[in-house]
Amino acid sequence: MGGGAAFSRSDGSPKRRQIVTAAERLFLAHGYGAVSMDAIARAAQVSKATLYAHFASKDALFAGVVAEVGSDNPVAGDLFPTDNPDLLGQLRRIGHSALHFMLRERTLSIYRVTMAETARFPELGRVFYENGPQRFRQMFQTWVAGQVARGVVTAEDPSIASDQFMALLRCGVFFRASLSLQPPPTDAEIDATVEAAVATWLKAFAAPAG
Amino acid sequence: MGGGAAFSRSDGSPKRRQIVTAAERLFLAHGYGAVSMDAIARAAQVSKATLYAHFASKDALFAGVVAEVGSDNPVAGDLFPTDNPDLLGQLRRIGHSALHFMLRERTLSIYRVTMAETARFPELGRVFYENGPQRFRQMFQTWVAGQVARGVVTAEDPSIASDQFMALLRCGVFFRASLSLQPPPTDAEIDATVEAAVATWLKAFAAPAG
DNA sequence: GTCTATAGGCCGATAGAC
DNA sequence: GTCTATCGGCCTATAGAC
Repeated sequence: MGGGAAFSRSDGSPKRRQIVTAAERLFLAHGYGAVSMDAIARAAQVSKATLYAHFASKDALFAGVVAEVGSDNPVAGDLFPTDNPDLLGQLRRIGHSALHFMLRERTLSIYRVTMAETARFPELGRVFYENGPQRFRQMFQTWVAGQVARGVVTAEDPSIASDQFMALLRCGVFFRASLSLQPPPTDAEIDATVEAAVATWLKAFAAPAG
Repeated sequence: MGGGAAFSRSDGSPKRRQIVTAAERLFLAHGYGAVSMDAIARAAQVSKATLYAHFASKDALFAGVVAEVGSDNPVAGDLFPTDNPDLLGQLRRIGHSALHFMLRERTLSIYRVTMAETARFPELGRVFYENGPQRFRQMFQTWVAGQVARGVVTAEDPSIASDQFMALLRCGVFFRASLSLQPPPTDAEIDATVEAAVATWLKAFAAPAG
């Protein structure tokens, strides 16, 4: 909130910023239907009329929050190193970063709200997928293609290899966390999941040593 | 969400049946928050007072629907054959049945509503998991143990092998369908997903020939 | 732009007759 | 048990002053 180089995504209005911030927190915590415009106005410390001066309706505010959330994506390309020749080490690092990101409470909340509201807002699923999983998927496919070119990976279809690696990461811990079955997945559980995913993926796609 | 896992399914009252059926359809289609008690009463062709004579509150009705939905689980033990010695064939059959079930619109709706309301009803995720994925998981673990005993599968931890097979099935098609990104997954897509899952799983867990 | 105050409607839940 | 009719409250959205 200080003078950092923040995204001036919407516009310079501080009230608008307050509204979006508060709305994001409440929508992600409780879902669209359970949050009232009164509650958002109260949390943002503005009046309801001000709120409606910036957003024409509750739907429009929700759409604004979704756009804001989608633009903030920390999974960057530097997740994929090209200098390190160690295949196992690279895969471990990628898997660890990806799973940690997927298990963040914020990420899980976005996932839950998206699935909850795809009926009311059909566009929502697409926005989420393209800003999240799809972006990672494409970067991972590029990485796989690089490893194939190096001769250390054999994958007929890089998109399947990519989908399967992400699926292996989502197995167990993430699936249960998304259902709120285990609030804090321990580091040991995360490590074990990544290790198992990497092991299985390598058995399927590592090129035969020779 | 009061009351334990009651078993009063075949309640003789036809009105109660009408109510639960209508409520299930509406809750699964639109989510908890978007469905009013008026709408349920209208769809069930009873008065709102009758509705409240059978269920003390909207929450209680939702809980009743969840219990009803959870008790209707078609993934039976006969999914896992023991007479067929063909490992590949067995795995294909299991994967096909499981993925088809997961892709049914009803199954996807239950999954969406569950994820949507875990904040409001903390019990919900557990009920869903135990009646659905957990049941399949245990059956698959038993099947894996049998294959290990036969010497055709090598798995240090059957629970990981089981989680990973389910995750490989959920990869791609199911993940996108759960976000309503592709309304009708074609049979070809399903076949390809199963085939890829089986292939990867066997490379990781099939015992070395000889 | 921002506020206070309120309109107008729908919601969950109930009263009372039968 | 089932109905009609209704209550009190909270909801989204707006009017009007400044």
